[in-house]
Amino acid sequence: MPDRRQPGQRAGLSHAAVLAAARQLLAERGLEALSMRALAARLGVNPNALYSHVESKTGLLDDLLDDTLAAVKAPHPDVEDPLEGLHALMASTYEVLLVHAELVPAYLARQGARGPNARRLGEVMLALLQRAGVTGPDAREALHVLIVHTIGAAAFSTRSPLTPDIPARATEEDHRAEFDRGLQWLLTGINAFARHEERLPSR
Amino acid sequence: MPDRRQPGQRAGLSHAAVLAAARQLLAERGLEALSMRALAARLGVNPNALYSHVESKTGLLDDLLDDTLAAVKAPHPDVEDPLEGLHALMASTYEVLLVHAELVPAYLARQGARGPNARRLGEVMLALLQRAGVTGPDAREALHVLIVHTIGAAAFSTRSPLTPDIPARATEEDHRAEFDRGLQWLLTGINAFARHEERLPSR
DNA sequence: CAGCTTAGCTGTACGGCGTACACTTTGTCG
DNA sequence: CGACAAAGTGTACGCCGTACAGCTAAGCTG
Repeated sequence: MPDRRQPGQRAGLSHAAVLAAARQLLAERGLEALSMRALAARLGVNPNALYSHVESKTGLLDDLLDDTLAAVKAPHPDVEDPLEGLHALMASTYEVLLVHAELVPAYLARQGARGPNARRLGEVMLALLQRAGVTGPDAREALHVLIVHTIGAAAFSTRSPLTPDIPARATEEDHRAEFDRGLQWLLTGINAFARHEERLPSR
Repeated sequence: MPDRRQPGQRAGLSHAAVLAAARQLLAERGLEALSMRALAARLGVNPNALYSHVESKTGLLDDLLDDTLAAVKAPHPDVEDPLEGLHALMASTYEVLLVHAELVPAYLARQGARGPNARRLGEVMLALLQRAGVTGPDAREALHVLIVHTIGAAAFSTRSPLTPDIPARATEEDHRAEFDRGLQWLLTGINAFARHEERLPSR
């Protein structure tokens, strides 16, 4: 350790640098291995030094989570077919989640992200649903259901080989197909109800 | 502490007793407070004493999880309407999960239970799906999708009031309605596809 | 440019966690 | 009755997140 620092000497950290290192550690050794201490060690710094750049471990995770969603490709709210747009949006989210598979358990634990990126995606979804004829409380319901399905499917897809279960392992392609099929089911059902209620304003 | 024990003196524990105490602790103080040490303290015993009755904390959680599912009311596989049966089964699961809300995060973390009760429910679901015209790989897909929806919805329903979000808090009834609506969407979609493919054996 | 403030570190420590190891006592069974 | 397994105690290890105090380099102010 040639670069042992003395109290007061800086290491040149930053919020972004910490996030980047965390993502790297996460990719290499998984969520369980992401501890403040391990992260600090990787950055050549004392554990508590991280707290100058991050509020807490939870905060770090939140930032990481929302940051990841920046990669989701959201269609313009005015695409021709809103249902197709929704499909594309959820599919893109699913793909992004798979790329950062180690984070999915964290999404589950805090039941989705809450940062600006998540909000942005939520708004696009709501707009698309609106245009598909899903309005009012139904829209929020559909929103939640779609999110649950997407994150849940990602979680199933990234199941670790802990359980040998049955020798027949499902491939990534199988999981993608399963997600997509479920998404189609949902959108079909949502659409069916929306069109049904158009003619039945009873409730 | 009048009942201080000496090495070798028994405390009368058992697997069931440990599970029961764990459930109690869970109900009173939540998942985070469920530590082996707290559990041991409640039982008036040293932490490691628990390991005579439980393989590990993970094992304890697994047992707890599957145990909970014993309360789910599964319809007989030969009910008149299989779709209605599925609806009832998932709804009962949802209710059970809500009663043991503190466990839901644990379900998420390990992506469902894997014990005998879970298996039993899975088999009933598969049978019902079969009878509804969903067969082969589609059946497993539908199974997973339904489970993901149910556990995911339960997770959303038990969200802690950490995020003030918007002052308008959703009631338990709202959540139940949301779950049910999503379930209907799913079943509608699943059914629509099943009937469609009956006439289109193309793929 | 001198001085003050403050942010970014180090060092250390606290209270928690799951669980492994060695040992003692108790109940059981041949 | 004697051997033995099972169920405890006591202790300890190596983690964890994070609080607190001190130091010092960087940045701002006059």
